Amino acid sequence: MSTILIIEDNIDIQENISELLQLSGYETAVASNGKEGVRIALESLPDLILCDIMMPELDGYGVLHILSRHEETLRIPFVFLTAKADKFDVRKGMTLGADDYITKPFDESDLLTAIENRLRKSQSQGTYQNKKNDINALFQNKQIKNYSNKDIIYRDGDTPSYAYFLNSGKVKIQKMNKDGKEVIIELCNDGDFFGYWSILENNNQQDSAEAIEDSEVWLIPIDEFKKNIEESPEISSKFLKLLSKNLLIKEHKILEMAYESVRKRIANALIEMCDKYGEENRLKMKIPRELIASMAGTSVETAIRMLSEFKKDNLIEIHSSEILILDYDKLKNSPF
Amino acid sequence: MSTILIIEDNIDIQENISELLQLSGYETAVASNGKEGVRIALESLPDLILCDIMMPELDGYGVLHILSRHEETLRIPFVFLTAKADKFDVRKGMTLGADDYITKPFDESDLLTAIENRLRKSQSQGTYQNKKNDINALFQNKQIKNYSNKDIIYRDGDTPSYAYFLNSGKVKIQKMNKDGKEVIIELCNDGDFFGYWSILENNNQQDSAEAIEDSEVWLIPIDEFKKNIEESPEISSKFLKLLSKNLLIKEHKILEMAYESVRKRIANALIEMCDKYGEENRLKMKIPRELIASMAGTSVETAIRMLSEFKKDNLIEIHSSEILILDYDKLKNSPF
DNA sequence: CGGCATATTGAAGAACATCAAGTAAAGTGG
DNA sequence: CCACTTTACTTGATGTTCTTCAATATGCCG
Repeated sequence: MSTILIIEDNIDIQENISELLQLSGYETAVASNGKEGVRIALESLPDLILCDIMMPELDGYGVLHILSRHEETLRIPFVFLTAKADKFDVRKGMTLGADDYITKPFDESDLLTAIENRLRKSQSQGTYQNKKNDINALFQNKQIKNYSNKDIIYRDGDTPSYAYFLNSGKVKIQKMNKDGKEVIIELCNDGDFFGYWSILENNNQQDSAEAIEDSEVWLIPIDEFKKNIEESPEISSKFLKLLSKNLLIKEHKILEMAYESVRKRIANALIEMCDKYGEENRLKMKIPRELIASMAGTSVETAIRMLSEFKKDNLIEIHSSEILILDYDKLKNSPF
Repeated sequence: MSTILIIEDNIDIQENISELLQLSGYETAVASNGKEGVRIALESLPDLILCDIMMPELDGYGVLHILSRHEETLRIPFVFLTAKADKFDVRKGMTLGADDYITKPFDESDLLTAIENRLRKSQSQGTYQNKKNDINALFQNKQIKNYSNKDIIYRDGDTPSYAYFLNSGKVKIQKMNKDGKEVIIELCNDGDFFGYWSILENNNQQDSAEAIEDSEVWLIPIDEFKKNIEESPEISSKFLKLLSKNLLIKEHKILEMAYESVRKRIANALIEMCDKYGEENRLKMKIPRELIASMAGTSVETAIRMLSEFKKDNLIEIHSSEILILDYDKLKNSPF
């Protein structure tokens, strides 16, 4: 019989899940906060852990981080419970080594099948699985650095000394041409790695990174990074995936820049920001016009003109400097 | 004392090198063609092999390929001698596992230091080095396929079944938007891998590949490719490098598309083709105008107009459909 | 040599960038 | 907290760049 540890600060949800699992034939243990969760996990070594992300004292990420540093708990399947359908929390969780996630409110059968799947997987893998360990190994000698809005993390031309992992906040990667015009190459969110490209190519930085809100960045010394890439197939395979994904996105962007109208490019920029930073197709944030302009590769004035057009067409609303997307689908798909 | 095998069909050069090396205290063996070279290499197991690329019967690539399939000769440092300063032959050679190359005519001291370096490296590496084997392992179950101009190798949206290596010829990678306008994402030359991006991302092809002249392509079955990537650090590290290099190029292209004038973009397209396919800053080939246009992300008419401007400015010459670059530097650097 | 693909030139107009000028918002120092 | 400065945003007018449509020219292949 498998034991499942539930770490969740909301007592109602905690009891609800516990009951459900007991009815399904699992043994359960419960903890109401992160610290307690870690303690119980280390004591009782459950077969699977369900853990809320948002908790006082020690949050879900913290729990995962601590447990993945202990040999005994390293291989226990770890499933996040997350209240919002926030893609980015999820991505960060997966990066840190979570095995799955379930969004609340959840369907009972979804929860049960997710748990069964994870348990089955972990049993069939036997002692082989050490993914958590590997990814976390990257962070073993990390330095943590905080940046606020407009702080520059690295510059085009710098000799790279770190690979970067964005633990929280938002960062833009950009590139400037000779006339001083800038284009946003990529927007980073929490859970993203960045600035490692030139390391792998043994080159200077070819772009610069700047925080666009308060951000906590983990700095991985370049030697450490290279060593881990070389020694761990898990890590190198992860970065192969990241790079190729990134490459396909860039290809798409080249096509867009080459032939799409400014109107379309601005629309795409809004959609991209919404996908990255918004919630449920609603982007509700303060966005400098210059950011939008350089995502679309156009001038600030033109960007503003397009925004007014969208406003007139009832696709967006503008409240002082906050932009609210009203019709995500129409904005995304209209052929212009 | 180290023995060096010289494989070179030109007797003058052969004797010249042999003498030089003997004076420097090496023992030498010579072969006047590829087949003889392989035979002698396998018999006498030299400490280093110098090998011409262009030879009758069996060329340098063939020699390298055969020797890297034998356990005994696998780790012998292999240095190419190449007559033309052709970067692409070199790239292909390195991909296949050559350790260095020297262009003829060469400076004596260059040759000697290159040899010394290689010998030193190979001694310090001991039994560890098996790079040649690893890269060649990729090709163990390859299929060879020939394409002629305008043949499509794979299409956007296809489920990938192979990774591709261009052994000879030229291939363009392109992407089309909804209006049917095409942009060239990349030009491939012999020695290039392509079409592996989506494999690593477990995705459908996001671009299409088309031969632009008669080409011999090596097809690596997708499972084979994945297996090799997972199992060989050498290979995965090679592809990490390729991908990140590629990524940086794409970033640059995004910036170019966003802000450079058409004139500049056409100039860059010519420069890129010259770097890839030309010789000594001279591009002398039949180039369809449409290719130039879609490299620069513009219409054929505009591309032609720019070519006429360049002709008027004495930067290029146009002979029927062949384009000859007269002033490489000016074309590359003029700020427009 | 005719027919089809490719290349070239012209003219008109759409799409954008730039310059200029004004308004709103956000810091800043007393 | 208010005047003041600075920064960000917005709109208009103008001109350039590039696309598009159309017509003609050239090369290419059987």
